[in-house]
Order: sequence, then structure tokens, then C-alpha cells
Amino acid sequence: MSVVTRFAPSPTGYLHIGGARTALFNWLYARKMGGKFLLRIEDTDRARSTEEAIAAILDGLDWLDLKADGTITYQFARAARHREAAEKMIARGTAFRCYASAQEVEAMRAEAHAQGRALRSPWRDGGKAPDAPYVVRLRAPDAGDVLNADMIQGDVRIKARDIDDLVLLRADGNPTYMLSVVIDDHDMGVTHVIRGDDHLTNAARQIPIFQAMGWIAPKFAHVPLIHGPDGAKLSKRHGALAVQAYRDMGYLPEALNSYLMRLGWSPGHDEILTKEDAVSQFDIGQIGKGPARLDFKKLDFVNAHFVGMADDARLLLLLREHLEARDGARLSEAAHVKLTRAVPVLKARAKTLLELAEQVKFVLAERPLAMSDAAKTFVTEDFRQRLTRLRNRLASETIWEHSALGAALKAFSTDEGVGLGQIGPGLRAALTGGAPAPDLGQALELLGREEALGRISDQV
RNA sequence: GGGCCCUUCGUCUAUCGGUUAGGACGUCAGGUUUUCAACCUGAAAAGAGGGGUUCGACUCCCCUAGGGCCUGCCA
Repeated sequence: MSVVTRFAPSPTGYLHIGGARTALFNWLYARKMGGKFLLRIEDTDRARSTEEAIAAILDGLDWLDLKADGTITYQFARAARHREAAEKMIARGTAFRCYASAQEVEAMRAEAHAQGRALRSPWRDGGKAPDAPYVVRLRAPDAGDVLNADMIQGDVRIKARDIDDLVLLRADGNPTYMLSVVIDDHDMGVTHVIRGDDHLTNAARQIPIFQAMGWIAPKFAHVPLIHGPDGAKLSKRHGALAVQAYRDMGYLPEALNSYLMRLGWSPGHDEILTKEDAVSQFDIGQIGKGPARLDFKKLDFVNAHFVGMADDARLLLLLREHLEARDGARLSEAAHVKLTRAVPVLKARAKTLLELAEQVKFVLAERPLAMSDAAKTFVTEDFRQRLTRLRNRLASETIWEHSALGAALKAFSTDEGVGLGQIGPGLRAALTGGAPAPDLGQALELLGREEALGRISDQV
């Protein structure tokens, strides 16, 4: 039997980071098993579902390169099928029409609550149908228990008496979530339901629906949720929720994927994995049972790794897009040329695209550069003297070609017996105007010989 | 109220009855780079608490505490 997984977000908000991880695990498992990964938009809540949310979810998945197989299923469009299934259950005697009024239901619920048991409708065994509105309810199993052999959480048994006669079809004839999910998962051929931990107890409600239809329930895997750095459930106050927010913070999609998959899952020893690495090593059973906290420091570390590995042309494009969006203006040809030269040199030292944009400032800055006040504090008389000597050495063809600063600095310090460490920060300030900058050697390289000497001369 | 789930360094985790409880991020200290980052080395840092079972428990069972989910004609 071929594996089919699915990601089924409801389009009431954006694709948030927890959803992204769930989608990732579904994707990984499908790829690992040589199966399919499907996407279903659960838009049955007409009031809260929006087109923008759907677009945002698709955009997020696209950015993370979690491509779904087949076509997207929109749940609302399948309502007729869901109604038909409910009728079938009534015919099978596994569901029934419940004519209890809202007040009656409320009273029954209160009583069940007080007795610590699940709600059971008095209509579950039939009765003379009044001419009144009704809902269709599942006739919950009478005895025994429902077992969910969860691939992550282990065996979860819930006694039948704790499962209520849940509503399948509302009074207006529309299907509920519980019904829709089951019918859709079955019809889509889903074999493995990998979803958030918040649905764990729902599995015990859905399994009886599969049984009521005479179907075999899929396997379930309930992934623990992601918590904020403070351990509390992720919410707006933690800031970054939508995956797009991570893109805006300068994280690379492959880095976010890598970080997210290692959050709550460990294949043993590898700390940084590409999606392809992960596919071969993935094992749902290895996913931890407890919720994991978001750790931006580690995300930064992982991202730095991927930025360093990233293709120059791609980084350049991303950087350019970022700068143009930030400044609201097209980058000049000259600036583009400078960036082309800077990216390969600077990418090794940037944790995020935002940092890269920061570090590239001095490369793009208008010339001549102004010295910041902080930088000026380095320009002492002693410093000037040293700079003068340094400039003279740098002017020497041989030393310059040999690389960088290293040789020149060495000669300088040997002669003078003075550590360059003392003028390092000042020199950097002189070269870059005090802007966040790369190291000395790289600054010289990026500036080019003429300008570098010029910059130094300015301070002497 | 009822049901269910979770709990190893600050954080992510390894361990599937016998280990000096390992790794990674972060932190701190050295080293290297005569700058910064990176990198290298080292250090501090953990089994929520209490009972069992066992020759032996982080690992199995029970209780407690803490956290969470469900209990909707939301998804």
C-alpha cells in the first residue's frame, strides 16, 4: 500500500511556523515512503476563511519548497459528498437524526458534565420524528474503547463512554469539521494523518466515524506543538508567527526547514540537514513527544551555515530584492557591480540576509565616506603616524599584491614593534567610515587599492 | 467537572535496565587570526518530586506537582 499524507490547514490566517513544520513532516514522510503528499484547504468555516489566507498559505509552502502532489482539495466544495455520507451512516444505523432543541441539548450537556460522562442524545435509538429541525449525530460506540496506535504518542485508549454523540451535520445541513475530515481523508486515500498534537483526542472521535462508514481508519501521528522561547504556547505576542515573517527577517527557506525539522526530531547525530538528507533518515517514531521551544540563536546558527553555502548569484538576487524593497528604489548598475564583488566575500560572515544587507552598507555608501564620531576617537596623533607608515607600505606593489594586509601589517609591526591590534579598529573605521564592516583584508579587497589608499590618506 | 497527552544541561536532543548520562546551540575561559567574524581547545551545565518493581533504574509501574489538548451546530 502506497503512503499518502496530507497537510490540511484552514485558511483563517497565515501559514504559521507550527503549520509549516507539520507540513514538512508530512512531506518528509511521503518522500521517505515513496508516497504522495496532498494539500487540502479546510475552508468550511465560510465566515473566517479568506482568499488572502489561502494565498498566504500557498506562498509559504512554495517558499519552503514543500510541493504538494496532485491538485488541491477545497473542502467546502465537497459538502454534498459529506451530506451523502451522513445519510449513509443513518441508513447503516451508525448515525441518527437528533431533534433535541438547543435548550434541551444544553441541559443534557450540563447533566452529562455534572456526571462526568459524555453527551448521549435521547434520539440515538430512534423515535417518532417530530416536524422539527434536526442535526445528524454520530451514534457513538456503546462499549469497549477506541484505540489510536499513534505513531508518535504511542497507544492512546479512550473509553467509548467518554465519546459523545457528536454532530455530523448541522441544522442547516452543512457538515461539521469532524465529518468532513474523515470523509475527505478517506476519499483522498490518506493513509497517514500527521498533524498537530492538539488533535490527539480528536482521533478518538474520528476513528468511530471511519468505522461508522465501514472504513478502516488511517494511521495517526500527532506532532507536539512548537512553543515560544518562554515555553508558552506560540501566540501573537511572540512576534514571528507567519513563515513570511522569517523570510522578512532574512532567513533562508532551507535553513528554516532544517531548523524546523530538527526541532523535536533527531536522527541521531546530524545537526544540520537538508531536506534531501532528512528524507533518507526520516522516521516518524523518532519525533519527540514533548513540545519544543523556538530558539532564535540556533536558527541563526543554522541560517549562517546555509548563507555561507548559498549560491552567490542567488544571494545577490535576494539581497538586491531586499535592498530595493527597503529603499523603494532600483539599484544602480554601479551598485550592482559592487554587490557582485561583495557578496562572495561577505556571505561567510553574515548570519542572515539582513546582516548581509547591513554589512554591504559601506560598499554601497556614497563616497567620500564620512567618519562617525565614534570612529573619530581612533584618529589620534599616534594613529596618524602609524597610518602614514602603513599607507606607504601598502603603496608598495609587492606587498599589496601579496595579499592583503597580512604582509603589510607584519612588516609594519616588525619594524615598529607595535601591535597592529591597536590600530585595527581605527583602521577599519578609517576605511569604512565606521559603518558595520567586514574585516580589514576584505575591506581593502572590496574597496580596491586606489580607494583604500585614498581612504587612509584622508585620515593621515 | 470528565477524558487524554507531555516532563533529560538555559535551549534542541541521544540513551530504548548496567554509560564518567553523549552531542549541538548558547554561555564562559584559553588558542589562532597582529582587526572582526569564522575556526580550534577546554569549562560550567540535566534525568520535576515521592514511592515501588529489580542484583541494578533516566529507562518499567503507581502517586504528586507543573504544563498542554479535547470536552462547540469552530477548525
